[in-house]
Amino acid sequence: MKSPLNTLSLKSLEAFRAIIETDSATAAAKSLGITQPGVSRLLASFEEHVGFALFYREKGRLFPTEEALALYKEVELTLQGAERIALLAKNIFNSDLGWLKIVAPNSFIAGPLADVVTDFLRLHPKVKISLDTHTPAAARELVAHRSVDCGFIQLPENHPGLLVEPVLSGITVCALSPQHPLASQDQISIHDLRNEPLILLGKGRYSRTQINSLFGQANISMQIKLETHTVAIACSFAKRNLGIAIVNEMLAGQYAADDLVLIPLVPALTYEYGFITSSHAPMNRLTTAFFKHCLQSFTGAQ
Amino acid sequence: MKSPLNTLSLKSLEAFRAIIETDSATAAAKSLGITQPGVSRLLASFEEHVGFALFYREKGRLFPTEEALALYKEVELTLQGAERIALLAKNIFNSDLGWLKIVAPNSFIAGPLADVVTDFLRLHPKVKISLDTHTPAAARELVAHRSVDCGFIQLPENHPGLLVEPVLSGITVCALSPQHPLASQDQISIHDLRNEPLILLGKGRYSRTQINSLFGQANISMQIKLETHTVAIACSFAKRNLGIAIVNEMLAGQYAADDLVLIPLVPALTYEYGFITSSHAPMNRLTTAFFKHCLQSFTGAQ
DNA sequence: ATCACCTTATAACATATTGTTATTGAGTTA
DNA sequence: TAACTCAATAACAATATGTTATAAGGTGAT
Repeated sequence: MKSPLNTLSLKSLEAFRAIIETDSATAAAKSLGITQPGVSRLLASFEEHVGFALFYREKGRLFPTEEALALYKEVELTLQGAERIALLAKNIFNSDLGWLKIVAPNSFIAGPLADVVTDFLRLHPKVKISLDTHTPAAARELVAHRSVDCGFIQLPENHPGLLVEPVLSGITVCALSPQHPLASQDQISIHDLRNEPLILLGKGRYSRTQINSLFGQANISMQIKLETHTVAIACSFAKRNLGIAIVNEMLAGQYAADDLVLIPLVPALTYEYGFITSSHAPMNRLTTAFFKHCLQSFTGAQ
Repeated sequence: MKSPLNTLSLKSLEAFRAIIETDSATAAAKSLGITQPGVSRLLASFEEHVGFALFYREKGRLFPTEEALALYKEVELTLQGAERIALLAKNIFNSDLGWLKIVAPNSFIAGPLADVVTDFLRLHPKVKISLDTHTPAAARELVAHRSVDCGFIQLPENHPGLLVEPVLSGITVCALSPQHPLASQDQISIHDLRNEPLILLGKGRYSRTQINSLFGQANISMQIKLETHTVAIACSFAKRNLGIAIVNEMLAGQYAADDLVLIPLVPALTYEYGFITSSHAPMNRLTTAFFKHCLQSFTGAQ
C-alpha cells in the first residue's frame, strides 16, 4: 500500500453514510439510486478496508457498532468536501464565479462596453468585474503579462504577446453643433473641412495618423483649434461650436443629442477595435464566456 | 445523475493533486506509485467529470489553468479528510482510541485488576478508562444496559442480559496475624476454626453462603466477631489479631506481609470471577482488546 | 540536421470495482 | 403456515483503473 487511500472509494463512503442515516441497507440503496446488493457489497468493501466490522448483523438487520458511529462524523465531513468540489466545478463550468479584470479605453468603457458589461453581470450574478483604463502601451503589457484577463484596444495591434480578435468597427464622423453651417449636410468631405477649426484627439496614435495622412493626401492643411485626449471632451467643445471634432462614431454616439450632430466623414475612415488576451496562456472560462458575450452583443446589436 | 459524486473518484482527485504539486504527470505518477499513462487517464476522467480543461497542454507539458488552481484548495481539503478517515480507522483498528468503562468490586480493582489495567493503558496510550464500583446488582444492570462496557463479577452469574466469561479463580484463605496460634500451620481446617473469633464479609452474597454451608455441613457454629464489606477492612482487623478473616486469596494477596499471613482453608472453597458484557450487542473493539488482555494476563501470570 | 532524452497522449489489454438480476436464508407478522 | 421484509451471495455485465508498447512533440547537444 503506497497510500492509505488505495482501496478507499467515495462510493463506499456514500453507501456507509446512507446506511447509517437510513438505518437499513435497503433504504440506503433506494436513496442512492442503486440496488440493495450493491449497497451490501459497498459496505463489505469498506469494512474490509478499515479492517473491522462497522455493523453487527442481528435478526437479519444492520446495527451500527460504536466504531461506525465514531467514523461517521469524519465520513460525513469528507463527503461534504467532495460535494463542495462538485459544486465549485459546476460554478466554474457555468462561469458563475470569479473575478474578471478588463482594461479598455475610457470612452470605450462608457460607450460600447457599458451595456455589454451590464448584461454580462446580469447573466452571471456571482461574477465580479474590474474595469480599468490605461495608456495603450500599458494596456498591452498588462494583458500580455496576464495582470488583467483581457482588454480592448484600437487596431492594428501586433504585440507578440497578445492574441487579437477584432470585435467592433465603426466609421469616423464629424461632431458639430447644429448651429454650424455644415450641420445640415448628410456627409462632410475632407474638402469641406478646409479652413474649418478642428478639434482633434489622440495625438501620436494610429487613428490620428490616419487623419493626418488623409489631409496630407488631399493637400489640405488642418486648422487645429484644440487637441485633447477623450472623445467626451472633444464632443463637449464641439457642442459649444468651438469647431468640428473628428471622432469615432462608435464612441461619440452616446453624446449625440439635440445640441450635437454626427455626420459621416468622406472618404470613410474606419476604426476597428480588438479584444486582446495574453498569448502565453489560453483564456480562462470566465474570460472566454465574456469574449463570446461581447461577440454576440457587438455583432447581434450592430 | 442521482448524485454529483457519481463519477468522482478519490483516485482522480489524488492524481489531480499530485500533478498540481509536482508540476508534471510523470512526476505525479512516480509519487503515486503508478505509471504515467494511468495518471494521464485519471486526469482526463476528472476533466471529463468537471466538464472543462484543468490544464492546458503546451510544448508537450501540462500547465494548470486558473480553474484548476481554484479547485485545488477544495480537493486538498477533501483528500485530507479522506486521509483522516483512514487514520481514524487505523486507530480504531488498533484499539488505540476510545473510552473504556469498567465496573468491578473495589477489592478486585485494587487487587488483580490493578496491574492488568496499568499494562493495558501502557499498551494503548490514547485510551481512557473509567473504573467504578457498584453493588453486584447495580453492576449487572449497568453492564446489561450498556451504560458501561464490561465488568467483573463473582460467579455464578446468570443474568439473562449478560454474557459471562470466567477469567479468574482463586481459593479461600484464612488471614491472620503471625502472633495467632494457628499462624504456623500450612493449612487450616474448618475444625480448627471452632471457637475462633471470625471476621467475615459479604453478608448475603454467594461466597458467604458457601462458607455458611461449609460450617453447617461440618456442624460447627461460627463465632462471628466482625462483619464487614471489604477485604481490605477484614484484613486490617485480622492484622490486629482481632480474629481470623476468611477471604478470597486473590483479593487478599495484596495485604499479605510481615504482619499478616494467609493460610489455605480446607476443604478448599474456590472463588471464581467472570468478565461480563451485555448480550444485547457485541463487544466493541476496545472492550474486546481489553478482554483479551485480561485473559492473557490472568492465565499467563497465574 | 540529427541524436538522445525529455514530455504527454493513446492503443491494446488485464484486472478490479461496481453495478445488475436471481436467489437464499432468517426474522416478523397476520 | 403463508406472505412479507431484510441482508447476503452467486453469476454476470459494464466500467474504472491499472499495465506495456508506442506515438508525437519539444529541448538541447553535438
